[in-house]
Amino acid sequence: MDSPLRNFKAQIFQALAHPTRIAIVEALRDGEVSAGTLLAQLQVEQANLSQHLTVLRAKQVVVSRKVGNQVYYSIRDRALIQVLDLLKQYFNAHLNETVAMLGEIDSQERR
Amino acid sequence: MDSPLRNFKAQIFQALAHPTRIAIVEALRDGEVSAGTLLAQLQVEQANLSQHLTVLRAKQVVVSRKVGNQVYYSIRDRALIQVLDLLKQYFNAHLNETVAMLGEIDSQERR
DNA sequence: ACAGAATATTCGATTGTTAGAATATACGCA
DNA sequence: TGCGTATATTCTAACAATCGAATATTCTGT
Repeated sequence: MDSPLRNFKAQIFQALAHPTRIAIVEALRDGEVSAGTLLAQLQVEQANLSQHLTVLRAKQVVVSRKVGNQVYYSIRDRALIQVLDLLKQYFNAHLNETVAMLGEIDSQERR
Repeated sequence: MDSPLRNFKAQIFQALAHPTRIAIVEALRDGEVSAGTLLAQLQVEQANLSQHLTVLRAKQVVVSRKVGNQVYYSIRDRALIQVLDLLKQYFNAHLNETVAMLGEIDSQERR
């Protein structure tokens, strides 16, 4: 009842289940980018970025390559980009209800 | 720096970030299924299944329809099935390393 | 109106995730 | 060797997710 494939999928989804990590993957869409460049682009603390990168590395969503002082990250498999693109279509297709849903979640957070 | 689309994607990923919920979505692949049937198929407590269904409903991954005493669930948009299929290919493409990764995670859990 | 079936909700304990501050490591250059 | 830069790790506090037990709700049949 507990399939390796299902666990694997859950791991990948969990890896992507944070806006910052999605932003990272999107930033890597067109090829490898150094941690420093990511830091400049995303609005997060250095330690926090590094922690998110650790998650993505652990789940093998990204791959890293060290060049001297810097570490370059890239996406391991473009399939994940396709996944993000699919969700973008999904988002657009259900724009009305989706915005309502995000609003709900947001207003609940504020309580 | 914090885009609604990114938040939306993160929400969807989070909704799918659990093996039981993936099993649910997979069980719904070919059309709607009642909660009771899901309960019979998946090896989980009734309350727990219901909780997972609540998560999937909240994130609008599934949609429910009440018929008398029973509640029928179905997937809101087949795009999510495509996502699961993509990940299956991904899994197969990287089978060796992936199994190693799941093993790692598993053995860490046992400590 | 009542009993039983199907499903959902609430509660409390446990575990996992997140952010930021502080610290550590690794590398390149003088 | 020692300094500065780039990145990672550890720690802690706050918060979110999970599970199972118990309870509640909603419906159907009598």
